Amino acid sequence: MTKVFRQAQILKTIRKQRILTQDELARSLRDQGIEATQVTLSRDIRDLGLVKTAAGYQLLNAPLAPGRGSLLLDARVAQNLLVLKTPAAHAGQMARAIDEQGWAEVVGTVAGDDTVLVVTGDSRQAERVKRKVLALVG
Amino acid sequence: MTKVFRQAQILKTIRKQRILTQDELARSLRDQGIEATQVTLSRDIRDLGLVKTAAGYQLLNAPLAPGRGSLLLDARVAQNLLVLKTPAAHAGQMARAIDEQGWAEVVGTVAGDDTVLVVTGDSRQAERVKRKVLALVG
DNA sequence: CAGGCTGGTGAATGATTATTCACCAGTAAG
DNA sequence: CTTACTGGTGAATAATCATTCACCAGCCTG
Repeated sequence: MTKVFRQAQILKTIRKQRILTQDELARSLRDQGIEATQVTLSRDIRDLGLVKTAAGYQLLNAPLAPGRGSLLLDARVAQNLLVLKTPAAHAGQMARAIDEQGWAEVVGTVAGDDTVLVVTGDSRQAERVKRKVLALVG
Repeated sequence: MTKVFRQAQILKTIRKQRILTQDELARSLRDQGIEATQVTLSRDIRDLGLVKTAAGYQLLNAPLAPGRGSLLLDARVAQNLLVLKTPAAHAGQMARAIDEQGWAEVVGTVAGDDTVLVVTGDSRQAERVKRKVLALVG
C-alpha cells in the first residue's frame, strides 16, 4: 500500500460519493481494502489540496501534475531563493499552487511569465521547499 | 450590525490577511468594531461558501450575486420541483452553486441552458429551498 | 557496520469547527 | 391582542480535524 496509490483512491472516492468527514472516508477506503487512520487522511487531504465544503470534500484546483506535460521544467536553488521554470504563461498558476500549500519556509513568491521566484529564509529552507515542490509535481 | 454587513467585512478581511482560524477572524473583526462569536462566524463561512486551506480561508467560487446582473431571473415552485431561470448558458453555474450548499431538502439538480430544475421531497421543501436560494442571491 | 538523514505512519491529545438548544425580536395571520 | 412562524444569535457541548511525539524502514556516507 503506497501513499501515492492511496491518495489516488481518495481522489476517485470523493468524485464518486459525498464524503463529509475523514472517518467516513476511512470507512469507504476500508471497503476498498485500504487501511488508513484519520491522522493519515488528514495529511493526505492537505497534500492533495482538498477542501471541505457543505457538499463534502472537493478538489480546490487542478493538481500540479496533470499527466504527461508537467508544469515544472526546472528547479534550482540560489542562496535563499528557489527558482522554478515552467512552460510559458504558467508561472502564475504554479505560484498560486505553492502559496496555497501554506508552507512555513516560504516568505513569498513572485511569478513572471515562465519563472517563479520562491523566497525563503535561507538556503537550507530553499532546499527543503525544492524537495517539497518536486514531491508535489512528481 | 447587520448580517450582510458583517459578511461583507469577512470577505474583505480574508482577501487582505491570512486568516487561519475562526477565532482569529473574530479578533480581526473586533479590531474593526464588529462583535461576533465563533459560532456566528462558522455559519457565515458556510453561507459565504468559504473553504479552509493551508493558506487560510478562501472563497471557493464566485458568489452568486455579482453586483447588478444577478444570475437568478425567476424562481417558481411546481409540486416538489423548484424551477430557476438564469441568463442563457448560466444554468450550470447556478446548479453547481446550489449543489455545493449541501442542503438536505435537495434531492438533486438538473441544469439545461437557462433553466435549473431542483428536485426536492415535497412542495413544502421546494418552498423552503426557494427561500434559501433567494436569500443566497441577495 | 554505525550513525545520520528522510519519509511515512499511528496513538494520544490538543485545537478547531459544527450542532444543539434556548432565547428574543420582528412580523404575518387569526 | 394573541398565536405562530421566521431569522438571527450565543452558550454549551459534541464532533471533527491537526499536531505532537515516537517509532520504524530505507538509504546514504564514512
